[in-house]
Amino acid sequence: MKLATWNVNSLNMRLPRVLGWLAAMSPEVLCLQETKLEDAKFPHDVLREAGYEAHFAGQKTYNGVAIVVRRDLVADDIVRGIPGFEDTQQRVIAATVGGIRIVCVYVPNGQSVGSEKYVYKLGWYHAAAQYAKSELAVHPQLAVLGDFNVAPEARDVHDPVLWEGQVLVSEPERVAFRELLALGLQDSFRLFEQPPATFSWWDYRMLGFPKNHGLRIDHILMSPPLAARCTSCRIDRNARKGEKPSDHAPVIAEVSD
DNA sequence: ATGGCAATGTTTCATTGA
Repeated sequence: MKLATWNVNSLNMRLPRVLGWLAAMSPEVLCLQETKLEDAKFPHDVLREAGYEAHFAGQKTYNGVAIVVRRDLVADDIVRGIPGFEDTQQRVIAATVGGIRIVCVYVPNGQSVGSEKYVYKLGWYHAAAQYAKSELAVHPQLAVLGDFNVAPEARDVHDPVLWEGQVLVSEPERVAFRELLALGLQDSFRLFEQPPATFSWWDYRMLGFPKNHGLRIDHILMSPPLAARCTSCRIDRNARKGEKPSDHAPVIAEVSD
């Protein structure tokens, strides 16, 4: 079973790419972030024709998440947002697919260290950790996929000295991310040997992608029983090439049946 | 090939992202 996550930076702009990628990769589950579409405008018909059923939580202009499920599987227990956590921003959706609890997250960016949005990000992380903990208690087979807006370690940053202390790599953010790992969730990418300087996001500016000036901020976290089934995890940097790319590349993990 | 921001709406600039 292939589980994937992709911050598409506007599903409206990226729909042809997403359809092409689904056709090429045929994942069972694709989690999307930054769909930037209110639910009434979500292109579920087009996806259905492509063989996928979508479940989504969107809003105009910003944020928005979706879980896209291949139609030979069923998605149950759809939950939007973090239960008990008030948030006007659409950043979380969960579903159970093929016996695996899927939680799709778009963690706040944080803008700059110390800003109001940074404080919101840290509080959001804490709520997400509580949620992950309660989900783990009822779903041993759990995957949390999405844009975590944190590069966990120096090796996840193209130039750690340049980025030192900046938003996305600051220590409080990394501590918040490690709260998830402390629950037992594992970074599936690091279960395997990986090429050095592998990233999931590159700035549109200053030739970020051609120079590989990137960060690894998109992750697939797995509970221990699911991680034990994981046979691969990689980042598809090909999807960052060509005309009108998202600034993020998809992450795709495979788990055995 | 992978090329010097992109997407959105409040649109002709401001805001946000990371």
